Amino acid sequence: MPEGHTIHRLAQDYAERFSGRTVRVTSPHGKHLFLGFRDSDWVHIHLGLFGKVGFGDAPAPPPADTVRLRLADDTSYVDLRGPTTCALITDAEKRAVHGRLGPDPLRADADPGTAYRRISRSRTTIAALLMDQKVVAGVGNVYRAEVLFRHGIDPYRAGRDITPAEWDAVWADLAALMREGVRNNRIDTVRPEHTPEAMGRPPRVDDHGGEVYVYRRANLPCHICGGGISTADLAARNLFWCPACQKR
DNA sequence: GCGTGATGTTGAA
DNA sequence: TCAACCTCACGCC
Repeated sequence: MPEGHTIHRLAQDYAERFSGRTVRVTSPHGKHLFLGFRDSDWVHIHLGLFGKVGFGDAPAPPPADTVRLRLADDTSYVDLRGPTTCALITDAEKRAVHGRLGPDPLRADADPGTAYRRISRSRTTIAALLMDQKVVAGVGNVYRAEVLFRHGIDPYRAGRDITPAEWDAVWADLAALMREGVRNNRIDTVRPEHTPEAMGRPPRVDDHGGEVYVYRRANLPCHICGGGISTADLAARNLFWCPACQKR
């Protein structure tokens, strides 16, 4: 569920129900959500791998025992379950969180050059760098796999072998894909000409919710070249790529 | 009912 | 590099 687009979408959904009422919602950055109370107190939420947010209309049912935080007013409620972080923090603590995050493709003030300066100096793989929130904030396992496929980049290529032109294209693509993710509340990365309908293929079976090229498609035929999609463990996460389409 | 895995991060070894 | 943490849906008995 939660990559950066989910958090930006949640910020919109919280605001729609509660802004100007009981709570205000601002400033998602990457995968961190901050609920603001009178400009100086914040509830810092990070969903981690399992966290979920569920909205509902009043009257709210009695909270199940796994609900960690409920906000409610006379028309709406929202329940938080399974977060990695749910803490009341100060403005200074909030600034510290922003300070340790890289630029977020979903924020208008983000500078992709900040990320490229790190990437271009690193011997680490581009796959690992894209998942490092200090380098880029908001990208997770799905967008990582998909954006590398869309740009024909082998996930094991070192950061310092990524050209400025490649990074500009990857960044612009992330911004566009994630913006669409916020709008639709799901991850779709397949270009119109490669959709199942366009290709005369059977529709997607995977249950993660979107139309993708490689994520969780191990051993299935590549939508473009027909070769088998590969999978491997990289830093304890599942990596997916097409060895024929993605070059070093 | 039980085992498994998942779109994430931290901190110890 | 690895365990720990948090939840829940799914497959298989």
